[in-house]
Amino acid sequence: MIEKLLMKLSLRDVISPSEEERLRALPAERQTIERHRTIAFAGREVNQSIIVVNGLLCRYKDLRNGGRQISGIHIAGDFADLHGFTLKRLDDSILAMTRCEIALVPHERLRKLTEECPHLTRLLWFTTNLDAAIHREWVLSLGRRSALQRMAHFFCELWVRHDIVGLAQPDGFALGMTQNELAECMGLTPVHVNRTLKLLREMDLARFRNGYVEIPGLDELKSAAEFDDTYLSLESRPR
Amino acid sequence: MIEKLLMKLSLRDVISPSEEERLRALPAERQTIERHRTIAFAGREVNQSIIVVNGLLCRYKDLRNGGRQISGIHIAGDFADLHGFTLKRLDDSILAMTRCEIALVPHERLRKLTEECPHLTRLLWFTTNLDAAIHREWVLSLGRRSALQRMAHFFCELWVRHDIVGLAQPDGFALGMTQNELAECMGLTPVHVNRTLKLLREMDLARFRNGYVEIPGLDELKSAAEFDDTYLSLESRPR
DNA sequence: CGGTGTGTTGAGCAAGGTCAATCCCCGTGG
DNA sequence: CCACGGGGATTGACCTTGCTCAACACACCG
Repeated sequence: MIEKLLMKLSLRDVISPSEEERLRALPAERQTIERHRTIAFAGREVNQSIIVVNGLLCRYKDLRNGGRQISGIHIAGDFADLHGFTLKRLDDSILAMTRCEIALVPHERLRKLTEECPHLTRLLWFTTNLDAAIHREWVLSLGRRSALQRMAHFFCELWVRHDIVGLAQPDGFALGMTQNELAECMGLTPVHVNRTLKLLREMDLARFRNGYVEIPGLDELKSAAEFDDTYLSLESRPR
Repeated sequence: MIEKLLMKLSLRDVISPSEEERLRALPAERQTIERHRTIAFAGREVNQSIIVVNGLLCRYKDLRNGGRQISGIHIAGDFADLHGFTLKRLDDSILAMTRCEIALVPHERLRKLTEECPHLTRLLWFTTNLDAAIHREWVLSLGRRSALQRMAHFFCELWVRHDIVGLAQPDGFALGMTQNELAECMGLTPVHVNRTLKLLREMDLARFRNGYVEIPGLDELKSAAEFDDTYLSLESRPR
């Protein structure tokens, strides 16, 4: 059930068999969520966190004028709202962008884990810090990159993240979101996203259709995006 | 030395005297940093983290074309690069925006703390999640708010954060940064920052000069910014 | 007294936004 | 089999926010 989470963690540090057991014992419940359902609401108190088993989730915030900004994407193997464990109250909402399977982890179990397994605690802490590193890269994208670079960078990031959990193909990956949702990620309008995708297509850098990102040449895309994967902490280190 | 960090934590949870002792014992060294010195470089491995004793730090990332984006501001009481403890390698650089006093905490001590003090571990974990919550609010600002709202929101956030550590006055707070640095925070050009500040001044919402943000009416500013402090987790809860 | 860093302002420009029409795919019901 | 409807994608025409370039003001400091 949490295979992909284990893949994600194992890439970053060694996990012992007993630790693996411990992690496998975290989920209390498994659920299937329909597309476009919000499963956690900003401002609400939480007492469990969500591991994505498969499907695509996002976190978002709404503005009073109707604007919405997606602040992060979660794919299989991600602990989508682990930050809720220490924050106690979410500042963002969690939405299923596709039909999803999720595993629910009661905070009580996480708390117990922090009492008994310092190493796993540090690893879970690490994953929230990784999320924050991704936020920082998005801040950079939104603040300083052009629409084209921003989109190219986004595709690079998600390719790598899918690759980590075995969900990337050499020529692309499945990304079940609409252009409108893409716009909500990139701080653009849907119209401009459409034009930017057209540009990427014409430049033969990437092709987004039917929920699939096709990447003719990953190196070309990375170089167009000035993509540097350091922020994704891909090295294995004792943590 | 870490008084303001204690203030910041005590607002969010109860800290026992023995825990306080434990926290006070974290710093190994104290340093004074001159304005405009970068004290930690993106991509570099780190084995210590920085507590701001006083002064103003920021984290930033550079783009190849010369663009720079500041991804966060740190004031007295902040653990500026605690994320480095689990990430091992920084994805952003840390710069002193004013002359700063900092305390250095070796990661070895943090590691020991995670082995022995689960509650303090959760609290420190909380602070990195709080940083991430701030990142998310910045993502929202950069993606969806106008220059005016963005700036107003930024001033509100920093007023509250200064207030928490006793550094806010009812009518404003000291913020020793230049308009250029402000631009690097807000994803704007210095010229546009200047015009936006002029607007804020004319609307009698805020006045930024000589490193001081003067706020005639905090409520007016908050309402112009649509500022909601939920994301700053101001409640005291067992964590 | 000149240099450097910072702030201010104007004029013109461009990236991206807005509005609105059209298209395309696909599922549904007659 | 075909008409219909709805969600999403695409495109054109025009507009606005914020950017670029450049000049100038001002303070502080060696």
